[in-house]
Amino acid sequence: MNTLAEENYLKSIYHLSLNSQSVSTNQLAALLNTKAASVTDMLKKLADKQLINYARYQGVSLSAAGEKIALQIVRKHRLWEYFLVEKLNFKWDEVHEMAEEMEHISSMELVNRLDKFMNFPKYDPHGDPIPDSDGNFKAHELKPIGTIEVGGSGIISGVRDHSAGFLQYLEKQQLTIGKKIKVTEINEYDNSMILQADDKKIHISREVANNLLIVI
Amino acid sequence: MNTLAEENYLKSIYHLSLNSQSVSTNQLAALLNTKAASVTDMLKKLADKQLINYARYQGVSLSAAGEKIALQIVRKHRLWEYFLVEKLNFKWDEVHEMAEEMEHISSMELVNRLDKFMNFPKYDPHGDPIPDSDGNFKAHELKPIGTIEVGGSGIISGVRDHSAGFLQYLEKQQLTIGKKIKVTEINEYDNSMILQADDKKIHISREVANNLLIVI
DNA sequence: TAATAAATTTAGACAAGTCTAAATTTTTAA
DNA sequence: TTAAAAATTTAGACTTGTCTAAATTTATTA
Repeated sequence: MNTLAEENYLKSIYHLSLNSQSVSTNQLAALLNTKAASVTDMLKKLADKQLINYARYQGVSLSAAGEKIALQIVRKHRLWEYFLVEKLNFKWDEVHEMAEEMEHISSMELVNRLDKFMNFPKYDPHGDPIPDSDGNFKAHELKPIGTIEVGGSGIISGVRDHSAGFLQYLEKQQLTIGKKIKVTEINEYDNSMILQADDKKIHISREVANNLLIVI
Repeated sequence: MNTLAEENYLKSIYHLSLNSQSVSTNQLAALLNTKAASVTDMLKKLADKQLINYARYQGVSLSAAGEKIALQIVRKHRLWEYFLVEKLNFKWDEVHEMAEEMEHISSMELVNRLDKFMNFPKYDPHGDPIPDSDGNFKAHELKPIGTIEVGGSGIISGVRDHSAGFLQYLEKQQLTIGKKIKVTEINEYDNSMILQADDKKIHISREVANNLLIVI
């Protein structure tokens, strides 16, 4: 088995790999809130274990074995988040830290039974896809609302920023997963947008528009 | 907050304190599967933190602060065991190791909501009492079946040995929590006992009788 | 109650994971 | 295309929790 630290590194490499081919030491240091030197040390260890592809100064990517482990951790994280929201009635901005601990509970049998208990959910409370026990999942075809033109519409299906602050803001504006919205106006000056949702008009900044994802 | 190792020491001291006033270094080393020297090191650390009462060579006991923490860990362990058995359909002999990990999830709010979700259970799947959020609990008045005389009866309400092997044996004999039994015969030679349970006669050894607890 | 045994602690070492400071490599840009 | 900047790695140190071996204290018993 792998240590807590190793699991967190694999997970972080996985997340960063979604945006770029190869992940840098500094990117990892920033995400893991540690120093580049510490990252280098751990990368050597993970390379020895053949969980990553790593060459000095050249960045890092997950090996097949490493990705498999990372996907299991992501699966556990998202299933526990779903549990916390759907069964224990936490809000979507409250569950990340707890799931961060729970994702390291090792039993596969436990996570599979949890999955079944909740009827095999496909997406977590933030709209992120939940890998199945083989690590497979289907992501939504997501676009930031900011890329939509006036008249375009879609269903809110994910967020790019997972911070509690952003999630609380969305909740307050009633911009939550599943809501149908339509872009009715774009302000030329600051690129802010006005959305139609149910019978309300909601004004959002460009920054919010870039971090709120919809399926068309 | 306390480290994983510290939590495990506090929990172990708590469990050993139930049988004896003061806990010895060797007892802890045996229970924690470590060496006496390691235990001494940790006891110094816990004493510095005022979580235990410790004087060299004199054994150790929990301080009020230490007991409070230990009870929270026990609470979490037992609530998660209950969850695993009642919600995820694990057997009572399968849940200990998982709960051993889950008991370290830190959020109090989480454990309190879990408690509510399951309707505030008072006993875990092995009959052990679950402390409430203040650390209070009421234990059953338990007696080993081995202390009962012929003609005596009671309800199976706990076990002294929590090992999977013992639990599996009991399951097979249908000697599970809640079952009403009566002692119908005691064999003079080996002190084994014959119990009446439902319409069956069940023959158990003295060893089993000493580890199976009933409420009269 | 003295000497032997058992229990416990101390001393010194080690692995994991982290850090700072210095050295090296890569990238950027003049 | 080379000098400066940025990124990364190495070297050496520190903390936590553990270990073995030796020393010390307590308990046992002859």
